[in-house]
Amino acid sequence: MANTTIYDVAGKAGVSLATVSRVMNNPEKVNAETRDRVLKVIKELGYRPNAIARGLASRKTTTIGIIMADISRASTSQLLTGIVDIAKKYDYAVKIFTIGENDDIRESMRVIIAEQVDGILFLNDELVHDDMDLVIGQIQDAQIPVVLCNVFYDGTNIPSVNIDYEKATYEITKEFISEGRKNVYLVSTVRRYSVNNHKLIGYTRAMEEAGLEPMVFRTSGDVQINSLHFEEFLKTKKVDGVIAVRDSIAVSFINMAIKNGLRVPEDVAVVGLQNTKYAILSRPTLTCVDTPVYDIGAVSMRLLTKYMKNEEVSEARVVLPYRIVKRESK
Amino acid sequence: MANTTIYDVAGKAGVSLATVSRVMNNPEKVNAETRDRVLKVIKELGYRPNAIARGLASRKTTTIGIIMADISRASTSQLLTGIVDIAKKYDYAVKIFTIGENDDIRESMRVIIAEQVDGILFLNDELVHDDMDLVIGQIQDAQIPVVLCNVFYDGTNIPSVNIDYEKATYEITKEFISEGRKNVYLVSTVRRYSVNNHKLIGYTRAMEEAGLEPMVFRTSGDVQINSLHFEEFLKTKKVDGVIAVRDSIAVSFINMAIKNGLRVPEDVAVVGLQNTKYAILSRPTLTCVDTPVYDIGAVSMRLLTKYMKNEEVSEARVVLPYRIVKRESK
DNA sequence: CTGAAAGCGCTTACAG
DNA sequence: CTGAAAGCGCTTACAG
Repeated sequence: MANTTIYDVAGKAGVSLATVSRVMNNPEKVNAETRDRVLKVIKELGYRPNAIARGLASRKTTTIGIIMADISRASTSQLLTGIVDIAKKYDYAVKIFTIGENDDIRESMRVIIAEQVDGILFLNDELVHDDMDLVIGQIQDAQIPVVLCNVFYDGTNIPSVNIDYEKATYEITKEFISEGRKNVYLVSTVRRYSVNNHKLIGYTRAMEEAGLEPMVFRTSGDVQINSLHFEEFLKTKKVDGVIAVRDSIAVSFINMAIKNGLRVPEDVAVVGLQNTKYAILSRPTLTCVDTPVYDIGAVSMRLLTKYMKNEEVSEARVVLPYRIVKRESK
Repeated sequence: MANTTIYDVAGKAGVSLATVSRVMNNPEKVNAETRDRVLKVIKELGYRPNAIARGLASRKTTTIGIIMADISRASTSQLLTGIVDIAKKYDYAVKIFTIGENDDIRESMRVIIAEQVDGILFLNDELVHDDMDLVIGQIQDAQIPVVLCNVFYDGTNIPSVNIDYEKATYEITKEFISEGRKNVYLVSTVRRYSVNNHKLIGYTRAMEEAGLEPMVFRTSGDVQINSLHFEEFLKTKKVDGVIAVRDSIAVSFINMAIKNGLRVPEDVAVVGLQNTKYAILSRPTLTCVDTPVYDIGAVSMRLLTKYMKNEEVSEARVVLPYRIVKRESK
């Protein structure tokens, strides 16, 4: 069965293809009687306009592009879920693109721009500042609306949706300190992410305000690797508090601490900065700063629709609230 | 900066647009000298053909569509990663679509087909048989190549990539039995997935062959909910073995068993049927049947490229090997 | 309110 | 080997 085209509908309804097009795009411009007739044929034939042809003719593809580094991370898939839910609600199709470590950024962006998406959600949190400049520059040259989604970039005033990770980490660090804990570590990743950098800043500020030395331990996101790091770490360092940038890192630390005879939270209290499913599957369960990643995705997508439709935007840089979820590990 | 078009390149290189097009699509058909001149201009201008226009003219969008139920599940994001990695290698763009519980299937499929993808990877494992018939029927009517990816469907001979979950579960169940365990439960989900159904069949066969009564406990995928179920379960049932269709369910069970004073694996041995990151973050670590979901995604995508390019396919239904990963929980 | 026509940016037979 | 022209399936001023 060949796909039915606008010509088939026009023929069967006894009108021109222009009228069929109007029925779909500007129904108020066509006589009610004609409209109903056309609508009936559309239904009968199960007609849906070819999205590619429509995209070429109208210069609107009703498709957005998502640019990310790695799909498999838990936070990314949460972001994705939020984005796709809202995209669907607004009838946008979603194309996904990855920019990996070894990719040529300029070329990758050219590929993406050639895809003619109406807007871009940028989720890649692993680029250095110069690369971000390049990316944003190319997107702006192509005049494509863009929203940064859980990514910090202090260049020009690019729309973004984030959480105040700095404040969140500052606050939770102060909690540790007020409990009298003296050796509170921030456990972060070896790879530098803009988001984790903000966590570092908040942590450092709280420690310094309390006259304590900030102590950062960087490890791998890979559990096999970081558990070995932690084993070594526990042998050599005094620690009574850990704030981990990722929940999986926190859980890995808890497991190793307990294997080494420490009690959690009595000897060492642990907090994760995400609140993913890992937190509930930990034993003891993991106290978290809940950073609502699904919401970041959903709000980003909603914000992007406004830019794509040239609607008024009251706030280009959205900061979503977080909350602390008390469980057993602190 | 307006996007540069094929006309810009043609003008600057002093050739017709047809020649530019040939340089990109059939370079062997153009004189080496001309070709180099055009290539140089393309590079200078950073030209990339408009994917939409190309899609309309050639009837090939070099885009595939992924249809799934829910992005956020760990197995789905692994599948996605495998797919996207290979799609990128073969220069295919990727569009993602979800079909949720409340969506009209026929209409959802029409939307997807209207997007003019060159091929479809079908990941939605939650449809009943009649709905699958509908979906497959529409895809075939539209003559779009499709590969089922971690989904079982026993209709016509649709290409698919799977694991022999039935055999894997059969085998692991026999292991429990040979250890002398008498009360081995299969813990599955309340929602019916084709994949989990195969696990059920394998489990049941092994139990029956050993003259044991198959015992299935169905619970929620939500950890908050299933931990309560497990608490109740442990009060009322005798159990010395658990095979869980998902790792997170296995871990949740382990936690509850230990809280109830049971030793794992001495009193109750536990196995997960995925081998995700949860398995390593569990304490004790979780023994698993490793079902290589990333590979399913990658192989599916590779297979789909063959269909899209009309290449010879030796095996339409691929079954990938699994292996058992021994850890502490059994 | 409706239709004829141009055009979106490409690809691809068809001539030469 | 190269160019002129038709066409992919739509949208959208422009007339009427």
